[in-house]
Amino acid sequence: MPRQAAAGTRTQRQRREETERRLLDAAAALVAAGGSRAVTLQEVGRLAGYSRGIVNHMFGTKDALLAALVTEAQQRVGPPQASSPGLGRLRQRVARYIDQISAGDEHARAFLLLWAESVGAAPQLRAMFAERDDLFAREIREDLSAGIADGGIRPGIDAEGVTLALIAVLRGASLHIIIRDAAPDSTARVREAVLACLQRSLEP
Amino acid sequence: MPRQAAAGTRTQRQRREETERRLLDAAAALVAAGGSRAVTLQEVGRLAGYSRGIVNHMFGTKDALLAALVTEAQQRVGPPQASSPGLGRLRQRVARYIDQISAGDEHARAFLLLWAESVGAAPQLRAMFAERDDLFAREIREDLSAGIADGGIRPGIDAEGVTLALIAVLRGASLHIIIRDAAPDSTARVREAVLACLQRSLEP
DNA sequence: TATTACTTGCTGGCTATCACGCAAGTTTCT
DNA sequence: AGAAACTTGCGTGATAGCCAGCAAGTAATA
Repeated sequence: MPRQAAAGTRTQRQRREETERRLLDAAAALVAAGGSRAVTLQEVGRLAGYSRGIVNHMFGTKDALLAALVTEAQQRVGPPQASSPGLGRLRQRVARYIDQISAGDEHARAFLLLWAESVGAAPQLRAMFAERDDLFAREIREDLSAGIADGGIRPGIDAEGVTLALIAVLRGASLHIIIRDAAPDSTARVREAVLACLQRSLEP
Repeated sequence: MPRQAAAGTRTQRQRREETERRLLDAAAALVAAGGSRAVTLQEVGRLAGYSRGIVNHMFGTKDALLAALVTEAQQRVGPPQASSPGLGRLRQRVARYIDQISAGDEHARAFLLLWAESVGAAPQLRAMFAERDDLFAREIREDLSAGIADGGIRPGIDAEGVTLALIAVLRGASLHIIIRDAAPDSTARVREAVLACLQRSLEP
């Protein structure tokens, strides 16, 4: 058991954790601002308040840093807000997704941008995105199924198709918001349009 | 007026035009396969069947090549299929957009990937994408307006919001198709889901 | 508690790699 | 022959990652 460090100092564990967090934050900010191309060891180190050697020391390689960034962004999503699955929770998901991007969350933006760039990325990263994709789709299908069961959603829908389309619209809208640096009122409009479209598509 | 070249040879104009086309095709293929990061002067030259200096000779800089690629992709979209604006033409647009990506059109894929990467890109490129964006949105709104006028679309919709959402879903779905290398039957399903969603959202 | 041995965090000089683009030279058309 | 298309050699700049060493924290000993 590590002894408590003296006042004004940090334990090795504290140092490491703080460094890791600052590096991930810096990397997220750089990706959000300029894509993965803007992530250089030099810049990450500088923005995090360290030297340019820090990334290699902490993560080994730049790719490992990006992988850690993706992993962290996934875990940040957090538990569902509404307790019970169904149309209500689905609507919450949609609003939350767009609002998070619109609010300027750099980790969420970085995740999305890295996903959009992942065509030429390392297989490891692509696999992580695929996994996240499938999990997201499963969650949405769960809401759809519950909605059909409780009567909030009409039974005739193609759940698989709706799921894919819904994920697509969220990503497309979010990328648009990031790329065009859309104003909050504009993003609110998109959010409402998506919700309205969802409503009419799913209502019995 | 250029004289007819001898058999087996080409006029200078033919040489230049063929070279330009081969370079654009090569660049599109590279972007489609691995994003703009995969586009190096060496690779473009090799894939097009020239030396590594050919891009600088033809376009001056690499950025100019990418700009030309974007310009060309815009012009490739071509005239609308259905003559009269309205819901029918809108549905055609949607189907055509997704089918083009799904069919593996490298220029269309390259355009979309470059758009998705354009966060950190040169202002010139970003402006081109913004312009294309606005034009696309205008075309869709034209269809919506016509549809409302002829009664095919109910008047209560938020045309601006629907337009943005529609563009978003097309881009998100296309990126998904490219990134996950989706099978044709899967893309057909997404296409039908989007069309169905559109139908229910817009029908009177 | 004070000293000493050890571990871990962190730095920055160094090298190898890679890509862009210029400029001079070569081939192909007119 | 002259012009244009195209190639090749070269310089420059950016970046990733290795590694030797310094500094900060931790554990052992007296």
